[in-house]
Amino acid sequence: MTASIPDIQSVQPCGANTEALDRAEASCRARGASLTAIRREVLELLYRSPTGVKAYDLLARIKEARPGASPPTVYRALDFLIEQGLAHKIGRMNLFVACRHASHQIPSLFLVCPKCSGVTELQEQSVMSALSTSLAEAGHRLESPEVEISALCPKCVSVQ
Amino acid sequence: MTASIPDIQSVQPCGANTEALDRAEASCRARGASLTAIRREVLELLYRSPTGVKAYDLLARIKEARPGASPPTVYRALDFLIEQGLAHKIGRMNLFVACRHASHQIPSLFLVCPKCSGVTELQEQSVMSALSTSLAEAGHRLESPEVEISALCPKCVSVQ
DNA sequence: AATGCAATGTTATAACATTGCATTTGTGCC
DNA sequence: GGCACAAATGCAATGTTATAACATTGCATT
Repeated sequence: MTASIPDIQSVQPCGANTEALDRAEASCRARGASLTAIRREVLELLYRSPTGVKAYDLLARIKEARPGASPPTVYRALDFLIEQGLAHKIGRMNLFVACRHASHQIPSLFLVCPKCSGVTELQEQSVMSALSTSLAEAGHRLESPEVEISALCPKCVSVQ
Repeated sequence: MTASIPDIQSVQPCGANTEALDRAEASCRARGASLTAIRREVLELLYRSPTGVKAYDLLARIKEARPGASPPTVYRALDFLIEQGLAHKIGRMNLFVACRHASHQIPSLFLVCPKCSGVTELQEQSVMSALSTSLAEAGHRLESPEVEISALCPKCVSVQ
């Protein structure tokens, strides 16, 4: 079988993400939560996957270091990271992405490319505030800080 | 285990949806596609499910009339309906809903309530133009004039 | 009849996610 | 240190959602 695991970039020359990881750890601690080893490893994998990762691909990676890892291992870590605002789930693709923006109080737009399934996080104050205002006026409310929108990515736009 | 099948209302006094189904059939025909019996039955079930349906609940219903039905039976019908713009999948919920609006030339927002799955159309020039501008600047492009957003509806906001 | 083609039937399996319970680990307290 | 408690993890099984792969049917055309 030897299915290759797609999409996650190989190990960096060195801890390119260490800073971000350390920040994440600090922000967890500040909230009384702890970024344990497993969670940190999952977050690191997310950081290396700019376009999102599937849970079972994460699992395969995690298993390299922890042969005993099972689906709950990964899903629990993901749940934690999402709770902490450090990651997002892209519903329609069952894809997980790290949040690229510091404190995640502001909702972000996620552009999901219907062609290549790549995910781009776009933080646009103007759009989001216009959106929030309109929703509020209509009596609606965003349910999650992740607003997914289907939009062709630059690559797929140009290929077309 | 006799799981009860939730959510789909019982047969109407009479063909309350016949009109809509006939319109759907006509619009398929106009595009050279055909709304076959199975597809029509699935669409009818969707029409009766204002809050959206899960694929396997649909399957259970379809099986009442067609004992041989299997997952592909339903998924193929759903794929077809989505292709034809007659239905949508709500990503995060794995829920399918009938499309309640005619086809649109002007982009508009569709608010899908994650609680009750109700769909509201919101036409907000300002939001849409802000969105289009931001996307264009980032090199992306909307793939369809219907932009679906997950947001709690007024009812569910107040119940919470 | 032979062919072509779209739809459907049939079986199996892939892909995604959760439950339940046992065990270990971390932390505050004596 | 040793204890109690909560949090986190290990692990097996299962549940849920979706597709692959291939066979068959039915109908229109030649």
